[in-house]
Amino acid sequence: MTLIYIDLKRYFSFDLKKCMHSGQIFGWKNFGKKWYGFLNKVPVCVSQEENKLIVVSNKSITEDDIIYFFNLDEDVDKINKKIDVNDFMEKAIELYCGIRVLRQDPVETIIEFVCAQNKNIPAIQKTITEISKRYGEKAEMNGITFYGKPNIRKIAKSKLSEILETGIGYRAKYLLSTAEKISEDSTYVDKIRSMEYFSALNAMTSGKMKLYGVGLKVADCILLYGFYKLEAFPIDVWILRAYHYALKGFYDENLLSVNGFRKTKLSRKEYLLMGDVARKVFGKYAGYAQLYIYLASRSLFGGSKKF
DNA sequence: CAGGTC
DNA sequence: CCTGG
Repeated sequence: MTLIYIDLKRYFSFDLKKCMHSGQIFGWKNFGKKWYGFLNKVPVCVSQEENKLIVVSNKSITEDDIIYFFNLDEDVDKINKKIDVNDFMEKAIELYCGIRVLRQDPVETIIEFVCAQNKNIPAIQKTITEISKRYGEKAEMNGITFYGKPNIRKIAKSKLSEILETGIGYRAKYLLSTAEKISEDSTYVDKIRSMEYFSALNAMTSGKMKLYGVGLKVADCILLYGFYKLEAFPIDVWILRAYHYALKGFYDENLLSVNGFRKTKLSRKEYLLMGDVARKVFGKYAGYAQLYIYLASRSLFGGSKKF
């Protein structure tokens, strides 16, 4: 049994709950103040007390693993200053300070976000749990059972009808195809990792390395949360709703409206253009800006769904 | 109708 | 389009 206390006073403001509710991670189970999930392939229980991060595990895990996963040593102060470009961003940073872009496993992130498209968060969590239950590993701590580490090869060898039992719906064929493709090419992940952001985005969404079911938005999520490519700026419906606040004055607002109404869908060209605007304004930390905007948008437009 | 994609 | 909150 491993018990690790991390003194958070050594790092810039960190908030576990905000990280776990930031829409970048779906496989973890929350009970009270404790979070159960797999960190670097090891089942752990994580909780936060003011200035302490507490990690418990039955298996071997190091302090460095935890610092790396939660990106505790990231210079967020510098990032916040860079992306604080107007009142909206200032407020969002103030409200959601403590967030980090986590370093999740690339393959697990691919599975997560292929499943996540066009679903609400409770449904995503349910599907991810079912996938891990069937294709991953079971763990138990404090009497809590949880699942993680979905195995891509197991999924690739599975039948479509079996995948459908997870409640994944029409995304089943995407997941199967993507699982097959990544399983066939053992260098796929390393290739994406070694590419710069824009090449990686193009590779995943077009040409020989394209993953079926992975469009621009899902690819951006994978690159940001699974590969830590911070230039990625995933534009989902929440970002779209808040974009004209967060980036007011930095782009031609006519691009985002039709007959006076704001667009709710973007063409490939528009998506790339809006991402480029964000990258121009927020620099290489566009991904961090996206997290703040996402959280602010949900609290502004999400009604009771905010936390 | 939901954090899209074919 | 599947499926479920």
